[in-house]
Amino acid sequence: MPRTGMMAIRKDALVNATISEIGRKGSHDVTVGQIAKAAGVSSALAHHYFGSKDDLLLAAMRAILAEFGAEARLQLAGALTPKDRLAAIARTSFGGRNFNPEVVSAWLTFYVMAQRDTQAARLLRVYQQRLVSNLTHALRPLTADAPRIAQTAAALIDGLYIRHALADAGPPNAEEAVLRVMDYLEVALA
Amino acid sequence: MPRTGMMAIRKDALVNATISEIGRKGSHDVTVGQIAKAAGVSSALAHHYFGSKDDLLLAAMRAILAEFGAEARLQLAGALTPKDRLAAIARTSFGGRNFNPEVVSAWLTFYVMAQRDTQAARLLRVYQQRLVSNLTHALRPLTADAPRIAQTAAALIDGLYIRHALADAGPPNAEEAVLRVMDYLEVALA
Amino acid sequence: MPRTGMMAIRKDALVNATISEIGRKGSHDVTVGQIAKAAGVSSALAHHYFGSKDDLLLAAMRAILAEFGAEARLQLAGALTPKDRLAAIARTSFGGRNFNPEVVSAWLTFYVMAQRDTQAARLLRVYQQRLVSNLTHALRPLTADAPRIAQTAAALIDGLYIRHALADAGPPNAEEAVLRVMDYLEVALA
Amino acid sequence: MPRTGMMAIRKDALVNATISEIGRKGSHDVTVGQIAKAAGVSSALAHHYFGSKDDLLLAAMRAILAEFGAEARLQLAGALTPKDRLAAIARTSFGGRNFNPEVVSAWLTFYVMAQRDTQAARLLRVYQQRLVSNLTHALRPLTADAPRIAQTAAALIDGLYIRHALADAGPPNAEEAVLRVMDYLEVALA
DNA sequence: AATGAATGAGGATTCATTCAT
DNA sequence: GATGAATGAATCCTCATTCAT
Repeated sequence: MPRTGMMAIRKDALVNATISEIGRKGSHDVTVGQIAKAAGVSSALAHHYFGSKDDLLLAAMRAILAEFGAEARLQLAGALTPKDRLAAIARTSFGGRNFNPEVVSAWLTFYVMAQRDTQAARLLRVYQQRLVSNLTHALRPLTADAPRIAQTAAALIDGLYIRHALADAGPPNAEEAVLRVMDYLEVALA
Repeated sequence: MPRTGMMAIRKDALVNATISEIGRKGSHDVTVGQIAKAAGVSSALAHHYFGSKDDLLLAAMRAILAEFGAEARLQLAGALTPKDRLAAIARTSFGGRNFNPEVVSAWLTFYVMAQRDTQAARLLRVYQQRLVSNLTHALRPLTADAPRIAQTAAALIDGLYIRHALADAGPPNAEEAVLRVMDYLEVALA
Repeated sequence: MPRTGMMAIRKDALVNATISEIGRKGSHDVTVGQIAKAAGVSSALAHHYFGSKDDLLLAAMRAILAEFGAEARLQLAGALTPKDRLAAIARTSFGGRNFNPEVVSAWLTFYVMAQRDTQAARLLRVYQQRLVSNLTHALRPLTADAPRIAQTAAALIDGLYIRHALADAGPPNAEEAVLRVMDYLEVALA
Repeated sequence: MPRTGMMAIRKDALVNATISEIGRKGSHDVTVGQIAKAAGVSSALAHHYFGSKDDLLLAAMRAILAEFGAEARLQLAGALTPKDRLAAIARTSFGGRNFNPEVVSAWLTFYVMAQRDTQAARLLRVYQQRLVSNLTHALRPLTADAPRIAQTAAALIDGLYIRHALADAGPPNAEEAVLRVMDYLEVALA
C-alpha cells in the first residue's frame, strides 16, 4: 500500500460520495458526516482535503462538469456530419451518468447553490456557454441563424432535463428527450 | 384593529416573507426566525399558524403557483386568437412577479424540495401539466400535432426560465424569452 | 344558562381534564393546552382560573386526595367490626377511581412533583399520615402494637399500588391487592 | 491523556451526572445542558454519545439497575443461612447508593418514565421480578408459601422505599426500613 | 495519512404565560 | 366570562469545523 497517492484516491472517493449522497437525499441537506461515511473515511478527512463543505460541493460540481465535458468531446469526436454532431451533443446531455437521478439531483442542487455562491454560478455559466458554443459550432454549416437556434436548443435541453427529472414514473426517458431536441432542430433548420 | 381575523393577515404576511427571504438568501437555508422577522412577527407565531417550517415552505409554493395560475387565467381571458393565447401563456411565464429574481429563486428551491418532498413534487407536477395543457389547448386549432409541440414548448419555457435566471448581468430579460418561445412555435407550426 | 357558577363548572372540568390527560400521556409532560382542549376551554382560561400550571396540577392532586378521603369515610362508615374497618381501608386504596390507570399515573406524577414542590410534598404527607392514622385507629382494639403494624401495612399498600400499576398485562387486579394486605394483617395480628 | 478510549469515560461521567442532576432537581425536567455541564462536557457531546436525551435517561436507569444488581449479588454472596440471605436482600434495597436521595429521585422519575416508555417499563419490570425471584429463592427452604410471601415482601420493600423517600425530616432511615421488612418476614414465617 | 474527541453556533419547535378585547 | 393573538424563553438536537495525536 503506497503511502503516496492516497490523496487522489480519497478525494475521488469523497467527490463521488458527495454526488451519490446528494442523489440519495435529493438535496443540499447532506451532511459532511454522511458523505464521509459513504466514502469510508472520517469527516475530519473531508475537511483536511477540501477545506470546507462548500469546497467539497464545488469539487463535486466540477467533477460532474468535467465528466460531462469529456463525454461531449468523446461523442463529438465520432461524429462526422453536422447533423451527427448535433445528435451527439443532445445524446451527451441525456446520456451516460449525466441523466442518472443522482446526477440530476446534483444539478438541481447546484442551480440553487449558484444563487448564492459566485463560484458555483460561474461554473454553471461555463457549462451553459459551452453547450451553446458546441451547438453553434455544429449549426454553423447548416444555417446563418446558428447562434439563435443554438441558444434556443440549449434552453430546450435544460428544460427537458428538468422536466424529465421530475417525471413521476420511473427513470427519465433519455431517448425521447433526444428526439425532442432533434425534432426542434429539424424544424428550425427547415 | 380587529381582534379576530388576524390569522389570514399573518399567514399572508408570513407566506410573502417566505418568498422574499428565499429570494434574498437565494435558497432554502432561510431560517424560520428570518422569515418571521421579515413578516414582523415572532417565529413562534409562524409555527403556531403553519405547524412546521416545511408546511410554511409548501404554503409559499402554493401561493406562487396560485398566483401564477391566476395570472395565466387573466392573460388568457383577454386573448382571442389562438396565437394570442400562445403569446399570453408565454408572457405569463416570464411576466409579472413570476420572473422576479426572488420568485425565480423560490422556483429553483422548490425544484430541489421536490426531490425529497412528495407534496412539493406533486405541486410541481400540477404546474407542469397545467402549462402543457394550456399550450395544447391553444395549439389544437392550429395543428394536428398539438400535444407534442406543447410539450416541447413547455420544456423550452422552463429551460429559458432557468437560463435567464442564471444570466450573469442584471435582471432577466423577459421580452427576449417570450420571443424565443414564439419563434419556436412559429417554425413548429410552419 | 346562568352566568354565575361558571367558575365552579370550569374549574371542575379543568381539574378532571388534568387528571385524565396525565393518565393519557402517562406523565408530567402534559401541556396546559392539551388540558384546556380536553376541558373544552382555552388555555388562557386555565390560567385565568388557576394562575399557573403548577397550581392546576396541585388542584388536581387535591381533588384526587379529597375523593380518596371521601371514599375512605364512606367505606369506613359502613364498617362495624375492627376487621371490617381494616378491610374497608384496604378496599379504598385499590377501589373506585383510585386504582384506575389514569389516577395511578397521576399519583406517580405527584410523587415526582413532591420532590421539588413543597406544597405537593405536604399534600402527599397528609395522605400518608391519614392512611397510617386510619389503620392505627382500626388496629387499636386488636393489638398493642397498632402503630407499628399500621405503618407497615401502609407501606405495603403503597408498594402493592405501585407494583400493580406497573404490571404488564391488563388492568391492575384490585381484589388480589386487598387480599395481600388482609393476609399481612392476619399474620401480624396472630 | 489517552486519545482513544474517552468514550467509556465520558459515557460514565454523563450517566453519573444524569443521576445526580435528577437527584438535584428532583425530577425529569433536567436539561441535557445541565447534565452535560455537570459532566464537564458540552451538550453536543452528550448527544454524540447517547443519541438522545431519552437514551441518556435510559442509560442512567440501566446503570442504577446494574449497580443494584451487583450490590445484591455481593450481599448475597456473603450470606450463608436463608435468613441471612433475606436480610441481605433487604439491606441491598435500602443500602449503598440506592437509598441516597438522588437515586431515590431517579427511581421515582423512572417509574413515571415507565408510564410512557416501553423500554423503561421493561427495565423496571426486570427489577421487580428479580427482587421477587431473589426473595422466593431465599424463602424456599423456610416455607411452602415462598412465592406469595416473596411478592408481599417485595411490595413492602417498594412501599417502604417510597415512604421513606418522602419523609419530611432528613435522610431516609435505612435501618428502620430493613427492620420492618424483617419483622414482616418473621411473622409471615411463624 | 487519518481520526476520535470535542464544541460553538445555530435552528426548529414547544410552551407557559400575558393581554387586549 | 372567555379567547384569539402573540411571544420570550427554553430545549433538544444537528453540524461544520478544529485539533491533538
